[in-house]
Amino acid sequence: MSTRRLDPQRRDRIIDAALECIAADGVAGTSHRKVAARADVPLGSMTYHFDGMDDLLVAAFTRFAETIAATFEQRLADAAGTEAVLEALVALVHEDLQRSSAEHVLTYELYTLAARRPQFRALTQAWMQASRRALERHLPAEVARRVDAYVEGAALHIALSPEPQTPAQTRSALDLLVA
Amino acid sequence: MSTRRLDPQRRDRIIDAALECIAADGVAGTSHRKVAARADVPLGSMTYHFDGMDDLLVAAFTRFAETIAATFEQRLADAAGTEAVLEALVALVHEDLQRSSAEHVLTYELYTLAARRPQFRALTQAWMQASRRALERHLPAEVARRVDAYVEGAALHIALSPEPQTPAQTRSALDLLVA
Amino acid sequence: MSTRRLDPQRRDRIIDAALECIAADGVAGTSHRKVAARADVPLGSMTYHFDGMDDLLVAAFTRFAETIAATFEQRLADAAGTEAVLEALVALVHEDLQRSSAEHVLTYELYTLAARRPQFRALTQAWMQASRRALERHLPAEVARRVDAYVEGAALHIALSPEPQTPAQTRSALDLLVA
Amino acid sequence: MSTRRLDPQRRDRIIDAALECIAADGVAGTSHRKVAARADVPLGSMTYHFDGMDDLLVAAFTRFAETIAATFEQRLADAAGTEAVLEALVALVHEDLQRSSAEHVLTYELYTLAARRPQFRALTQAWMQASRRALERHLPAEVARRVDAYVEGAALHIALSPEPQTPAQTRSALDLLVA
DNA sequence: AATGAATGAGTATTCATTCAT
DNA sequence: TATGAATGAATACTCATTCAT
Repeated sequence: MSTRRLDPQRRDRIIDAALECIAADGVAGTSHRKVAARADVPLGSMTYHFDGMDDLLVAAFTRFAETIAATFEQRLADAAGTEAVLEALVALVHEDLQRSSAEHVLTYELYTLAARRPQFRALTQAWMQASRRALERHLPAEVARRVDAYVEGAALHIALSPEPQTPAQTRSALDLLVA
Repeated sequence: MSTRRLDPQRRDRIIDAALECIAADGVAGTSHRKVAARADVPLGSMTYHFDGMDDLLVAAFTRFAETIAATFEQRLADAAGTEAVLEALVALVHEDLQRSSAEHVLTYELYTLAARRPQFRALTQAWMQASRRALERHLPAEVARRVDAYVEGAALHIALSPEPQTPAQTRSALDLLVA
Repeated sequence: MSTRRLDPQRRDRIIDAALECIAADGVAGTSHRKVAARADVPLGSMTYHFDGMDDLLVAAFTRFAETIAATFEQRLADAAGTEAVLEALVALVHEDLQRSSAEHVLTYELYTLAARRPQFRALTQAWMQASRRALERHLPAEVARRVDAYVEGAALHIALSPEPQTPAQTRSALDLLVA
Repeated sequence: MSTRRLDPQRRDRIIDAALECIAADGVAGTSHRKVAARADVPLGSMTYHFDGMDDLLVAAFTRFAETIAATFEQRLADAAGTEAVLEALVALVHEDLQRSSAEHVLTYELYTLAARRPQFRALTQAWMQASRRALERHLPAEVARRVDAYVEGAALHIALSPEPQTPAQTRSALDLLVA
């Protein structure tokens, strides 16, 4: 009924709704219809604001990657000294995971996309570079690289393992890697 | 009349075709029709041999996980001594990756599925346990756990990074972790 | 409600419905939905029986061309002697036109398609060859060719002209061309 | 502020773009969006300058018909004597055809439209009258009529036939018709 | 035991048109 | 005067699944 003629935040709302939808149903389960319903916009708005599903996915994962990267950098920025950095990393790995499964789901969805399609690989590469750059502000490049890889693998195993490792175990591994 | 009364490998062929299809088009892009066409079986065979798409996916990823786990164990089984184990791990991470992208794609597809659906998480958990058990035959449990996580993360970064790490860098990290 | 499981004439009915639809609304105005409704088949039947819109159009115009060609040949087959042939041609041009506008419409739709798309040009070419072959059974090849062209143009002008030519005028022109 | 207050040729540019679009994609494949993009005008301009798609099509085909009619008349105007007229006609039929397929396509698109919709039939009728009037300036009315029909059919057959007639054959037919 | 015909629900996408600015 | 944001209706097409044979 209401003929909302101007709605400048509409694009943003659609992106947020898309992320919620991907987290809930996966990329495969995400459709224009579902996102439109969640964002409370008419179906026609979807292809007006985005050139197609791919365009929307890129926009959504770009925002997601930026959000995660910002969190990552924020945690590290607050850390002064190697000891603080290591604690920040442990917190990052173990608290991110406990916060919600949405972020893990989104991360794997993105990796899956990136594994097949170069368009999305650019996104993951930017993301990975960002996290390594953040680590390099506190650690030598060589060290940053192996820590980065370990953090990635540890997060994955904690998420999917039936008997996940403890923060102390994570810390021990990090201690060895920064040596 | 009927051209082929018995075709005992049909189920197997369907599973193989499903894996090829998932590698090529993703879980989302895999359909009964495509798999049937690739396996050269009639469409009706699909729902005769499998209760539905999920049933087929479970069968396919089970086979995939078993194949990968076997490779993993085989490589480690041949290794005698820590030195040999470390070399085997480096080879595993860097050679698996260069062999084909199909395996990465399948791996992430499975992780994505597992992240959302418990039915598939059982699969990844069995897989992860298998690889850790294999490592534990050569390394203390604590060490095996952190090495396992690092291997996972390193493999991911090599696959998706624009400037992937070298085997030597992987080896250095492993050296630290087994200390 | 009725779960009609087997309906062997269904494909035929769809083709007929498609021709009716094209005659009524043009190729542009023809959709799976409209044809399905006219043929009284579910929408899903359309893409089950035909690979897509193009496949359906080819099937429909093939039938149309065959029908017209058969009419053409029938009329000429009954004619014995040049006099009878000329009368048959006059009748063909002027009576076809008065019968219904559907055939003209279908003819131009097909020509339009053929002008742009080779797939349909094969159809018009087969059609044109058939009509010339039919003429060549009564007239020398050279004569058949020019008569064929004139018949085509006369039919068009009668259909679209505000002051169409009379059968007598058509006959005069044909008399000159067979000289 | 506004970059371009006055753009008097805009309507013209839209019409030209529409003709290009129809030649490329057909009437069915022509949309406001595509034409606007091709003419480099904003989408809103389309319905501002034209009352709707039909209005635009009429404008476009009117221009097309005028252009063709002008060519037709020009060729004939230059001809002095029956011999010159016949040569002009042969040139018209065979050279127009080889110049570009765009004109054929547009012609059949227009015929198709005219076959169904009176609004466009007025256009083809004006066009046909123009060509007959032009012929009548050199030939008796009766002769002009049959020549006109033959030219139409010959042009069509040359465009669509796999073994089109030669200029000499066209000339022979015309010789007979003007007798 | 095996399958091809069938279908309703769902998909992304295109579009002419409206209208507040 | 001119336009970009917006939208509901329509499009072709894909699909997992059912079931009579």
